[in-house]
Parts: sequence; structure tokens; C-alpha cells
Amino acid sequence: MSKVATRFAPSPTGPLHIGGVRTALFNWLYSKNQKGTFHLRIEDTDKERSKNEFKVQIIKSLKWIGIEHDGDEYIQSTKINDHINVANELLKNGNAYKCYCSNEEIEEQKIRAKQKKQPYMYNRKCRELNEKNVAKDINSVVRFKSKIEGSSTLKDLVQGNVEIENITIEDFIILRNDGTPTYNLSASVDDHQMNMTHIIRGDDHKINTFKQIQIYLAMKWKLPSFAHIPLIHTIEGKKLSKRDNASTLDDYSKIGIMPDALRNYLLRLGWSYKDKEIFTLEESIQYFNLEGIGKSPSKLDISRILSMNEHYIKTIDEKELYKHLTKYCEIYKEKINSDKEKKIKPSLGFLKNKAKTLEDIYNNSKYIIFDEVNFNQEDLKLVDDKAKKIISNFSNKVSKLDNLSKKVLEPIVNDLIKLNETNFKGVGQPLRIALTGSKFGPGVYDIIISLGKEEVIKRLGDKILS
RNA sequence: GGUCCCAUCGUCUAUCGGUUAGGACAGCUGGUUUUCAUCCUGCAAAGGGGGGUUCGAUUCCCCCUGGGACCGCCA
Repeated sequence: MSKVATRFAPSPTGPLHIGGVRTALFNWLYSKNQKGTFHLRIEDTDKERSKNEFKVQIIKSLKWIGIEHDGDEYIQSTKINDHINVANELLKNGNAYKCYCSNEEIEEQKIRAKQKKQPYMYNRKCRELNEKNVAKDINSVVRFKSKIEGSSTLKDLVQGNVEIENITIEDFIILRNDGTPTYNLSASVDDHQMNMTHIIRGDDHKINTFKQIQIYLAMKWKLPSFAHIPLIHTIEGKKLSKRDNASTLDDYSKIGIMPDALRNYLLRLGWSYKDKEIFTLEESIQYFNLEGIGKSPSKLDISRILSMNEHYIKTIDEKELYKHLTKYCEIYKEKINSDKEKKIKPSLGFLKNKAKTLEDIYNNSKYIIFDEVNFNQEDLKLVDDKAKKIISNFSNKVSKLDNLSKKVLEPIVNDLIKLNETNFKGVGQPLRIALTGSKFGPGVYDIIISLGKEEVIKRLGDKILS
């Protein structure tokens, strides 16, 4: 048995979307589980739409989520001559033929088929054409001589045996009239040359697989195994496309989803291992298999992504979390000054409590990050004269303290509660508003300690009291 | 329209002929809590319909229904 080799073959015509990421993930996971290799092939033969920036973006996205390919990326456009050679060979051994039907002719047939509500399929007119009767100056395309009789069975590793009548597959074009190869030719030649053992791709490629298998067979190449995974649907139940919002990786990273969380979510979308929900990277490699892939399409559910992210925020090492946070803020918000690091880092323990995303942590830390308190005007109205008195009183007492801790702060607060004949809220709320600008937020003791004495006194000073 | 695929709580799924159909997310209760949360209790929630096969079907087979994918000189 040869060593397992898989590939992910995106075309760089747009940003990588989440369905593609999952396909890449499954390929990568399977190869790593089998101690094989995973390759990246850039299918950039559509010169009009392929952009280098998308190629860069795709590689970056994969890396972000933890997928790295073995070896150099395989650039399809550099292999076009190989594809053309195979087409010529196919022509020579009678498995392909030149088709001289004009574009207009084909278009007309398509329209007629539509009118009759019949499926269009090329009528194989040129299949048995005598070359000598054709004028030399007419452009031709090359079509593959697809099987007409019998049926073919695809032994799909996910879907089981899929059988179709050969007649339903048309004589597809392998070389355009400008001499360039089309997808099905290029893909099969490349997969063969790259020695791929397992082709794992979306369900939408199933018909292509039947075509590509015929090319393999005609060239007497060793057939790889195929696995077609169900597509990811939108919440409306339609195929996910690049046009859907929240479909690219960037859409998730910009709201503060961490790569491990998304990886874990994607892994469990359409795949399962018993009742296990949380998989470390190592575990996902260890447990991944093709048998665990479900047969039905699954819908993307943002609340699960969020809760998975929340789980990772709560469980990963705080140093790691801080790294993620600073990187996130640097890219999507503003850079956190290093002097703020001293205050945020030790506060992560309570900041992360109320966060589902890195963005939430950022928002929760705003009172530390910004020197100016941004007051919520509604909340500010809650600070009445009595509250101001409490604030100033509290400030005085804090100024006499050497160090801040819950132990020393608690008696002060309790005294104020008694003195003003109020409850904890009566003291805690004005303080929180004065310090953070909002009545919502972390516990007052946490806020006070995280800010430090100097900053607390500054914020409880004239500005709030006037 | 043709070809193919799919079908368990709202969502992701477990079950590989015998279960009170399990878990997770979301939802809703209650408790802890100075707010918002966290955390902990609990509740509700499912095998599309009809035929078979079988002592027994969510599970196997057929039909219907519903959903989806593909049908480019794009990849």
C-alpha cells in the first residue's frame, strides 16, 4: 500500500470560504492520521479571474487555522503542457476527437433543448467524423470520447457505491478551441502526476469524478480512492457560496474567533467521533477517519461557533490568550500599549469570564486600554449627589492605602454602605460608572485592583464629581 | 426537465435490529452573585408519510413526500 497523499485544490478566484476550509481540513487530517502527506494545488488556469492576492490569502487562511501543506504549492498553470500532451495522447489512442461544431450551433441546440424542456447534451455529431472532409481553417475543440454503453460505479468512501448510466455523461471538452486544457483534464493529469491516493472533495464534484475516472482509465493510470463530502449549507439550506456573508475565514477572525475554536467547530460539522465535542489539534489527527463523515449536508450555526470559541477562551493558557488578544487588537482594533499589558494580563482571569470572542475581551478591557473614560450618558445620570459624596469619600480612603486588595477594600465599602444607609449596589454602581463609564462590567473590586491606586483616584476625582 | 445524493430534538450529532432514543449548542426554569456575566439545578425538545422483511424496526428493502447538488470552451 502506497503512502497516503491528499490534496486541496482551490482556484484563486476569491477568498477562501468556510466550506473550502473544511474540505482542506478533512484532507489534511486524513493524511496526517494516515502518516501521509498533504499537498496544495493552486488551480489558476482561469487567467481572467485568478489573482495572486487570492492565492496569498488562501495560503494565509490555511496557515491561520493550523493547516500547512507538505512541499511546495503546485501551480497548475505551469503544467499546462503536460495536460495538452495527455490530450494529444488521448487523441492518438482514439479516446478523444476533434469537434468542429460552431459555437452558434451549440448555442442553438441549448436553446432548443430548453424549449423542449429537455436536458442539453452535446449530440456527439463529430464523434465519428472523417477528418479529411473538414476544412483545415476551422477551429476545433477536443472532446473526450465518453462511454456510451453500460454503467459506471464509483466506490465512494463516504457515500458508498454510486452507479450511473454512462450515456448520461456527455463527450466533455478537454481542450478549448484556443488549445488550452479544461478543468477535468487538468485535474486528473495533475492528480495522477502528484501521485494522489485519496481525492476528498465536495459533493458538487461527483459528476466530475465520473469524467475524471474515464480519463484515468483511458490512460491506464492507477485510480485513486474518492470521497465526496456533503456540502455545508447556509441556514436557509442552500449551498454556501462566496457571496454569502460570514462565509470567509476573515469574517470570523475579525469578530475575534480563535483558529482552534473554528477548527474544532469545522471538524464536528459533518463529522463525529462518539460523543466527543472538544478535540485538540493532536486529538483531531488521532481520531479523524472517513467513516465518521456523515452523509447529509449540515447547516452553519454561528451560535455554536461562538460557544466553541467561548470554551477555548475559558480553557486555554492565559499567556496564549493574551497573545491572541494582542494580535487581534493590532489587526482589527488598535495596538495595545505595552504599559497597559501590565494591567490587562493579570486581569484576564475575570475579563475572559464574560467573553465569547476576543472582541468581547477587547470591549471589556476598554476601561484599561483608554485613559479617557467614555461615559454612557444614561448611566451617568445614575450618579446623583449622594453618589458623588460616596465616590469622593471612597477616593479619600483609597488615597490612604498602600496597596489595593479585596481584603482592604471590602471594609471601606461596607463602612460606606452603613454610613449612607444603602446596599452594595448603592456604592458599587456609582464607583463602577465613575471608573469605567458603564454600570455593566466586571466586579468593582476587580476593576479597582486592575486599574491601580493612582488611576483610581484620578478617575474618582474632579471630573466625575463636578 | 434529466442524473445523482440526502432525511433523528430549532442546530450539530450518537445509535451500527431489542435503549425510558443519548450528548452538545441554542431556548426556558430555579439557585449562587453588587450589576452584566460566569458557575451550578432542572425543564422542554426528534427518527417525514405509507408499505413490506422480522418475534421485534429510527436502524434493512420498496414507494411517496420533502430538501439538496450537478447539468459552462469556470474551477
